[in-house]
Amino acid sequence: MGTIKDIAQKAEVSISTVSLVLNNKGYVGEETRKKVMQTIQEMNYKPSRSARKLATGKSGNIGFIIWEGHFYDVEMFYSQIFLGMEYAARKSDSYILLTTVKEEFDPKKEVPRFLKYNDVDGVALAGRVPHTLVEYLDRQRIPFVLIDYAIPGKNYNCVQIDNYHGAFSAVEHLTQSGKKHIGFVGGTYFHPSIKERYRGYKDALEAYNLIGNGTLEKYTFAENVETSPLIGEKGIAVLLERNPDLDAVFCCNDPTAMGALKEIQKRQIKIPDDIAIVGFDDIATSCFCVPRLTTVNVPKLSLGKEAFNLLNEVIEHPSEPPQVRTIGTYLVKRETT
Amino acid sequence: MGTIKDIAQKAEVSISTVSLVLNNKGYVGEETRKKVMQTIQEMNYKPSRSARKLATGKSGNIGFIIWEGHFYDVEMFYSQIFLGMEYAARKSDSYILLTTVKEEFDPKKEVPRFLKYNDVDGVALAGRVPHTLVEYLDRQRIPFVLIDYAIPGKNYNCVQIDNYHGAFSAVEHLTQSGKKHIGFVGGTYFHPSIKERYRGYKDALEAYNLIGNGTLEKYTFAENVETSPLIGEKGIAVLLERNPDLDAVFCCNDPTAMGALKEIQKRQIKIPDDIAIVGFDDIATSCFCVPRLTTVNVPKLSLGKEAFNLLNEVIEHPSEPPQVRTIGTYLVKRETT
DNA sequence: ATTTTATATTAAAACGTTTTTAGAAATCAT
DNA sequence: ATGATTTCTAAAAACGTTTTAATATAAAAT
Repeated sequence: MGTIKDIAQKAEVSISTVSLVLNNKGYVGEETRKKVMQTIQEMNYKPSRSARKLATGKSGNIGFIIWEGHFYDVEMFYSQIFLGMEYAARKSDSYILLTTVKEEFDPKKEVPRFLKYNDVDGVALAGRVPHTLVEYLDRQRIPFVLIDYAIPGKNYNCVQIDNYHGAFSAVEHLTQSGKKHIGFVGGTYFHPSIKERYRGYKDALEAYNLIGNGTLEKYTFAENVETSPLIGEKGIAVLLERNPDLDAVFCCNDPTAMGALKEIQKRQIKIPDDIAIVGFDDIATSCFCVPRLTTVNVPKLSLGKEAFNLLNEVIEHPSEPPQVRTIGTYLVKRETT
Repeated sequence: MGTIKDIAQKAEVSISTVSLVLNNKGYVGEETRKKVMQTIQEMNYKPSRSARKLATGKSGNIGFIIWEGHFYDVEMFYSQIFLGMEYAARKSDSYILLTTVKEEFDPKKEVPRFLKYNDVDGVALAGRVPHTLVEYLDRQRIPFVLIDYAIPGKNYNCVQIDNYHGAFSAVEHLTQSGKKHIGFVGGTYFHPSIKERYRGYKDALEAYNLIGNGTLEKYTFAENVETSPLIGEKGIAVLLERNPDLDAVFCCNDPTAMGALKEIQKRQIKIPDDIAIVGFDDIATSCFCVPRLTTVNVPKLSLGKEAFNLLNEVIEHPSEPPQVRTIGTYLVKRETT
């Protein structure tokens, strides 16, 4: 492969000059620069990462952490976000180290090894993630960004989905197909994203005059556990019990919607004529189920890309005030509405 | 954090001694070793990865490559294999760099950056992967292992699933519930794993005397495209057309089985009474569909773990003859049989 | 008692960069 | 012409390890 020394010799300049060319720094004569560049090309020289990292003190890696459960889920959601980051990283010279943490994260017991050994310059956290982990990062002054999550009362760098407008447009769409009794099925109700989706749901109902007094509660089902098809099944069952006139349901995400779909089918209720369903996330499975799910698309790749950009800014300027960036969503109409 | 120098000073030994203790090499007196260890503990010292890598010449990273399509699929299959590797890697000091390649891989155009910059000691390739990529790795003498894939006529290090026995037991199970006319739906028929599954299917039919002359072809459907729910839908349609007496179908993997399931449901045919279905892989979705899919479980985490171990052996001893390791499978009986 | 071998420790070289410092040459202002 | 900048290049220090070679002591073998 050759080292920087070989290049310097062949191009008849000093090592320093080659380094300057390599990094676009300092003053280098146009002619010298060209000669060096050409030599680099010719000898197919690639600077050694380890050497470079040793000299600069940066690791050149960034960590990507998700809750372990999300890896076992039906959801490709977080994998897609990761992929978005990976795409962005390809243009830079950093690598992304993916790992998982358990729900009950305890920094005294076990921390991801790239944190322990200081092998990342920053970390992206996707989705619901242990607060103890976030606090740990904060305490250790390790730059980080949250993706599709926020911690109530805290002001951290994060990339958000436009949950509110997504939910609003979903419910709006239901009203426009004539639905009047629209339920909401949620989970983990302390999750900020779900809260926002609920707010969008509520405001849409209000905007279309579908709220009497006290009816909102009757049409809402939420349990404080991780969202899953099971919650969807249970939710729709409860809502149907409470409201025989239910004619549509907005589920807080696709797995929940899948569960609802299953339960509704089991009861031989017609979709979407008797009950329409709309989900949120647009995960891959949602267009393979029968009937195909109407849902709010979340541009997962963009989410990852934006997170990568933000994280790099945070790494560069650690003392800037926290930023919140919001990624838009759009409704994908399929067969359940 | 402190460097090896600080440790040496505090422990009143030389840098070399600390290094020897760190790596369990050479001769170090018991007492000295203890003192050094204790100092390391006290100062919470972690050796710098970059420095270490620079000195040893190894990157300490291993690459994990899958075809891009597998990332967009419904399948969590390859993510799980990755996770298995990541778990294994946690016990060592290496990181796993995950990336994707396009189907038409051309080393002259674009190679994964960790290959280009020599940042990995070896590579794991999961699933169907461009042959041009494998040849590239072979040519560049980069240690690699294939996971759940093989290239016909070539003898590479790989970790395989026991496709044959998995398929055999699946079909055996169908016969045991009284099925006599068992179809096969496949895809990408040059894929070695699917070939093996087909062989298991065929041998099981033979073992249970379900093959007349020429009937095997009638009960087989395969198209040379990536397996997907669509293939399943199409396959079952064709098989039903050809064989009105069809009473069971073995699909070459779960996504295919999902498609078949959908199509069968659409035609109002009773599952499993009229037609039973069994898939292969046991991906997460297969126990969330309605009815829940009977399938052959593939221990994906073990697959990843074994690949990690094998790859490390290959990295250590690059000139050993290629090994094939096989991971067992087992049938998971659910509601489609 | 002497040589050999095993054990224990260290100084110094090597790994391949970046960065700092210094000095020379060219350009500019006076 | 002189001094002050600006532009260009290089030598050398630094980054934090591993590894090699050298030295010293203790134990074993002759």
